[in-house]
Amino acid sequence: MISTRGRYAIRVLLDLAENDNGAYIPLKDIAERQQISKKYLEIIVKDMVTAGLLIGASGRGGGYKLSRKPEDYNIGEVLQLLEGSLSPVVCLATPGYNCPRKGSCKTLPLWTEFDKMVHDFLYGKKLSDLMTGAE
Amino acid sequence: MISTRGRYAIRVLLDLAENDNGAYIPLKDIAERQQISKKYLEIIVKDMVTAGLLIGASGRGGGYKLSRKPEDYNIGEVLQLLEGSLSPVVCLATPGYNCPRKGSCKTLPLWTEFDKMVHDFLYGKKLSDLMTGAE
DNA sequence: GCATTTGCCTACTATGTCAATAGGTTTTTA
DNA sequence: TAAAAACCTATTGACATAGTAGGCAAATGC
Repeated sequence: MISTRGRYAIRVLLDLAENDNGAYIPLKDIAERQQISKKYLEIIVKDMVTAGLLIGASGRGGGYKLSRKPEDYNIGEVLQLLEGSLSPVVCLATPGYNCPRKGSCKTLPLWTEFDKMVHDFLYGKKLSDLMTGAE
Repeated sequence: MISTRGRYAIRVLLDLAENDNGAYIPLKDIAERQQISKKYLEIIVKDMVTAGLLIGASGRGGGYKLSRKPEDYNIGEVLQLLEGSLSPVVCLATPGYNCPRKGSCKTLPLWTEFDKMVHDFLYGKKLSDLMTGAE
């Protein structure tokens, strides 16, 4: 289940993309437009800056802006960053995990196939794909 | 993320399918073979009996058996039962939820498409599909 | 018929994550 | 130099997960 962290992150990107005027956009404005707590968004946006998805600028006139063009963001990387993992089960989500049942597990192929499908779908979706539409 | 409840349920079904000899199989045996706490499995198996996925029999000589043939179980219904929902986001997972953003939400089409893909995949997988293979 | 084996039932608990909230500090520029 | 903004640390309430614990009920083999 995708949590608010990942979903809010996508909405922040969409908001920045749609209100792009070249200048930095204050988080306050985004929070008001999206009806999300600004304090909570700070946590999310911080991770996005660290990962290079956004550029932040402090001080008066500061705010956030996209670091790339909308078509160069894919939804998978955003969710992966905010959610930690996109894998459906622990054994695939935890990198160093060496499951004792690995060799004989009859359900592993199912999860592996499922994982690949989810991964391919989300990494194939671009931010710009969400912008086409009304308004 | 699929929890142990759903994953264990599938392993119980697989175990019953592979050790089927016509008689009821005690949960103790399943727990030992699968290396899962019998007490915890009781909780999971109870829901499966209530839903009609399994038939339980009390007393000496009792245990559990499948209520259908392996090819008549699909993975989606099992996970849906144990996990409560397969939908990736709250607005789709909660039946009566009427999201105030519904009309204007730019991310809803994404989640709807994602939801359908996951649903179709899991409901298309049969228990018997997991049985074909080594051993 | 009675002890044993089995499922069935209720309650409890430790741990962790989610979704925020709270309050302050630093940076920048108008 | 004061206002506006990002940035940082800590805390909290609610809830879900993954079990544990102990006893009750039912059915059968002897």
